[in-house]
Amino acid sequence: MQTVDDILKIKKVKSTAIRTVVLTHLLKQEKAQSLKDIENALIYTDRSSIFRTLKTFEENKVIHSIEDGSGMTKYAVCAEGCNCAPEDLHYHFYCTSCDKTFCLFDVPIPKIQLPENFKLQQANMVAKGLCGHCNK
Amino acid sequence: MQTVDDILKIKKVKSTAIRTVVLTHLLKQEKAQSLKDIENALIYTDRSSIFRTLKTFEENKVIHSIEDGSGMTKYAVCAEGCNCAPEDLHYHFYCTSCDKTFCLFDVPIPKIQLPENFKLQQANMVAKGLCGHCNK
DNA sequence: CTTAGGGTGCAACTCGATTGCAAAGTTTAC
DNA sequence: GTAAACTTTGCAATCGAGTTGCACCCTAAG
Ligand SMILES: [Mn+2]
Ligand SMILES: [Mn+2]
Ligand SMILES: [Zn+2]
Ligand SMILES: [Zn+2]
Repeated sequence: MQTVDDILKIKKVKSTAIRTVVLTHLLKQEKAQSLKDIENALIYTDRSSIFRTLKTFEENKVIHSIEDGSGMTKYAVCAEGCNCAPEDLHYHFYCTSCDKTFCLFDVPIPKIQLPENFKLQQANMVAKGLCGHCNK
Repeated sequence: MQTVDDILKIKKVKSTAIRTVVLTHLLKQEKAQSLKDIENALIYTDRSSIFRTLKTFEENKVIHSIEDGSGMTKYAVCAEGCNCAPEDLHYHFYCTSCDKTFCLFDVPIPKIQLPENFKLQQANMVAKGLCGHCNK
């Protein structure tokens, strides 16, 4: 199991107090977190610092972002070995009832037949509906 | 070929001047349009009226919206017969170079293996990269 | 110790989205 | 036909997530 500092080291991101606490928080979550989620959880940490931390993490592929249509970008820690290349991508699921967004790490994205000459670089794939808890 | 009024009638949306002009505009586009795109194209029409028109269209499945991660929601006319049900969905493509978003109407979404008890209702699937024009 | 450069906190700002409200237009009931 | 009832539109104001400027802080290098 990788520790927070292992991850930062592998991804070549300097370890700081805020980065450690943000990544520690993200690693504990079962659902992807918005900036506001993190802000609410880490009440003594400034929003813009968290924001810049998330940008740094995303640039360095520590985390990936998900646009789930809720109006707030969500973030989740990348799987070990993920390089955010097309073959590393996975689907996400947004529950329209409880507003949670999950990474479906086990559901890779199939080869999409793009039009002639198009080049795939990234993807934001979000299935929406009811999660197991809300679909009763 | 369906006319604008045919479409509105089928989708049970009352025809008005603004609705007609917005839908006519959308039907002419090869790329999905943002509120601002439409506002710029229809310079004498108020933004909030266009906004409400888009909401009405979306509620009534005249159009569908796409969150492409550009920060602006894009809209495109639904294909004939589309009911915006999971089986009617398709992938989208966002060009990171020219900022255009396309509906890949010919690329249906495969059956996604969701976790136990999850229920699929909608989806926002966006592949990103370079379009045929920018990938040179 | 001194300095340089990145990291952090705070406040201000941007901009797409959304809403309140009154005026204008349309439909319905009589 | 007319008036009330309802819907749509225009305008201005507001919201809120995201972003930025700047001064201060901290740490690593010399
Ligand atoms: Mn994910
Ligand atoms: Mn589409
Ligand atoms: Zn749920
Ligand atoms: Zn392009």
